[in-house]
Amino acid sequence: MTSDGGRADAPVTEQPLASDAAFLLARANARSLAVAHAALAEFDLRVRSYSVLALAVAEARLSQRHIAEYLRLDPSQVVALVDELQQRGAVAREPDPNDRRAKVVVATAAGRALHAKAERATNAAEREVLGVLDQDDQDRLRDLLYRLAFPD
Amino acid sequence: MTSDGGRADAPVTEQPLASDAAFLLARANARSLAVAHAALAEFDLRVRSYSVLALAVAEARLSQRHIAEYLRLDPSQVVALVDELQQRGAVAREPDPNDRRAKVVVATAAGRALHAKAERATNAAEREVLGVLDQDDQDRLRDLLYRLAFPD
DNA sequence: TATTGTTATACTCTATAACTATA
DNA sequence: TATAGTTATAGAGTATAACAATA
Repeated sequence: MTSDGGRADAPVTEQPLASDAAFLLARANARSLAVAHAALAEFDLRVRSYSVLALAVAEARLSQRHIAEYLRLDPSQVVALVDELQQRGAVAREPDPNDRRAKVVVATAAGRALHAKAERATNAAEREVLGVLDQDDQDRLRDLLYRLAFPD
Repeated sequence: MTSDGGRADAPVTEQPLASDAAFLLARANARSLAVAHAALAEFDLRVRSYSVLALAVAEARLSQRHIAEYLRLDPSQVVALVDELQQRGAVAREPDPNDRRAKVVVATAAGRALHAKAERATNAAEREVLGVLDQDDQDRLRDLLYRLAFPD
């Protein structure tokens, strides 16, 4: 590090931005994303495509519109992500009998197998990132983040 | 969509991905980023340029390299951000007397004034996002995020 | 008239490689 | 030989508008 100078009239400078929750959130997220991407690379998945696959594997039978809302993506982005997963044979678009405009995204057997492997990798990645916290703090963090992520 | 409406006593694991800290981190960060960008728009600042400005305003006298490490950006991205702030007269590049390769980024008087206004806006934005948590939980969250963001 | 999926477009962000000047 | 700043470029992510089919 370069010159500190040791100013007498300035209080010991705290780390700049360190009290800014938005900055800390962004920096922690950047770390989490980098580790997750590294873990998913061997499955040719990105965090976004893995997330769509995870929703398709769940029993919720979400439409693309609902997937977009849940992942905070634009509906037009979901089109491309579902296209890619469908071309790989991991998901399929099924018509929604209640609304012929909507398409429900469901996982194929191959998609479920891919997800199971990828999930193990992301879980390992998460343990690596959260490893600096003990179990209680990890649970506390998840609870706090959930309330920020789903404020309604 | 079949949802239980988020009952307080319902296990969050009923929602897909909700036990995935990386997903919650990403979703909370997306919300935080959107609110911060809206707050900074009137100053023609983005979150990234505001962050660089905040470091320039601090007394740390960081080089571009150190700014890049601190913000988890590539050094080449910092060049463009400093260029933009310098053209606006908000920061200046000063030579580091200890290393003639390095350039220290410092704020001008105009930059400090801009930062003061922008900081008030981002603080208000942060209060809006963190408002769903009481003060103790906000402090707890900041502590947990700090340990994730700076694991060393 | 409003909504779902889709296409298209533009802009921002991210990642990488190479070059220069200094160390 | 390695590092700080810079330039260039390509790919990923984000935001917006428009359109056809359907509600």
